[in-house]
Amino acid sequence: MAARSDTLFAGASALSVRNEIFADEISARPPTTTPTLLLTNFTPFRLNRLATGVSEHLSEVYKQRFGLEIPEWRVIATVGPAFSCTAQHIADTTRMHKTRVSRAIAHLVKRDLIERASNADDRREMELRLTKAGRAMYAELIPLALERERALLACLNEEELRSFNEALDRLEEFLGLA
Amino acid sequence: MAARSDTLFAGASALSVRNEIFADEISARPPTTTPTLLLTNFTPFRLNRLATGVSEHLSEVYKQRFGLEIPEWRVIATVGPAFSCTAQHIADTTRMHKTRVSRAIAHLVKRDLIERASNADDRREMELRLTKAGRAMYAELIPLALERERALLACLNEEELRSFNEALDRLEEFLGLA
DNA sequence: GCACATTAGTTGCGTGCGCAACCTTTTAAG
DNA sequence: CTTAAAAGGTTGCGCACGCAACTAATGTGC
Repeated sequence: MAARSDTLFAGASALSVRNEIFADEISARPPTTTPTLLLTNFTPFRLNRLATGVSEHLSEVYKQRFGLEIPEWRVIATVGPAFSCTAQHIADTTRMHKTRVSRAIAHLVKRDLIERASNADDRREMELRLTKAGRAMYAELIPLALERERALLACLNEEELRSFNEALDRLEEFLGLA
Repeated sequence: MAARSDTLFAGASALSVRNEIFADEISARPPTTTPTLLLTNFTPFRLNRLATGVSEHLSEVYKQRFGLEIPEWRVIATVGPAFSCTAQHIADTTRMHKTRVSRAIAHLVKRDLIERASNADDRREMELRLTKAGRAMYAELIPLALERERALLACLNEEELRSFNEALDRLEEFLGLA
């Protein structure tokens, strides 16, 4: 693989500039030239890769140590130690599909980490609440998760972090998230 | 759901500050108080949600219009119009599992968008190359994808964009990506 | 030259997920 | 009140994915 792969990388390196530069160049090129996209500089791909990497980094906490999958971790984090809430509310705030939420809840109930009680005011809804074991796990889990976030963001200084959060806000707003 | 949900949101709003502030507060609180995490302010979750949103936004181009799934789109974007490369190279640069790459390639071969030829120098490898139809799709697809990226990033000014890319670089480096 | 480890790529298997369909309860319309 | 529509939640089905095991080819040690 050595020789030819180096050639490939040399080719890629020559293109190692931001994509928006290509966009500028298009109009200056003859229309027969196909514009090129370098995936590793393409924002949607970068965000996906980064999000996956961050999730894997965080999963060392909630998965390796507590045996939770992402949907279960999100449910626990959303229900929280003091609140009672519904599956629908979790689906809304986490943007997970309601079936994914439903199955995560089922797992957590089976492990006796949360409990379900049908709401007397609206018997379609189920009130969700952490059990004692669930609150104990929460109390152990959350500080570790926050510490992971802190460690991750430590590579940005205060001003960079502020600017980064601002950018996330803007992008979320553009996409109609948040 | 109206009344109780409003109560929930009121509770959430009172907690609507960045999580790092909680981290600071912990030491100032009695140790019996459980720190709280608001998922919608938690960076790993925000990144996942943003990446998903951006992908959905982009998929209107490669999925609705060209019938490509994410892995196939990534393979086409990586192979590119001029290069020949291997499945392994695609797996490395996209960080996709090699089986995912293998299946994406199989689909694309079946649709006659890329062609496989075993490398004479190393007969384990398969040289991948876009077919004529593949190059035609590429030429149509890439400008649309770049335009989507441009539209997304238009919500940031030049300085904010520079800072945002810088932050992504740092985070990628911290996680050993890139 | 032969044995063993390593690499490129594919495939069977189990699983998690989204979709659609469904049940139950509540709300809206007439 | 009756009927239809809508909302909360669960489940069957099909599919994509990751893991582990496999084939085939190359590289390494002696």
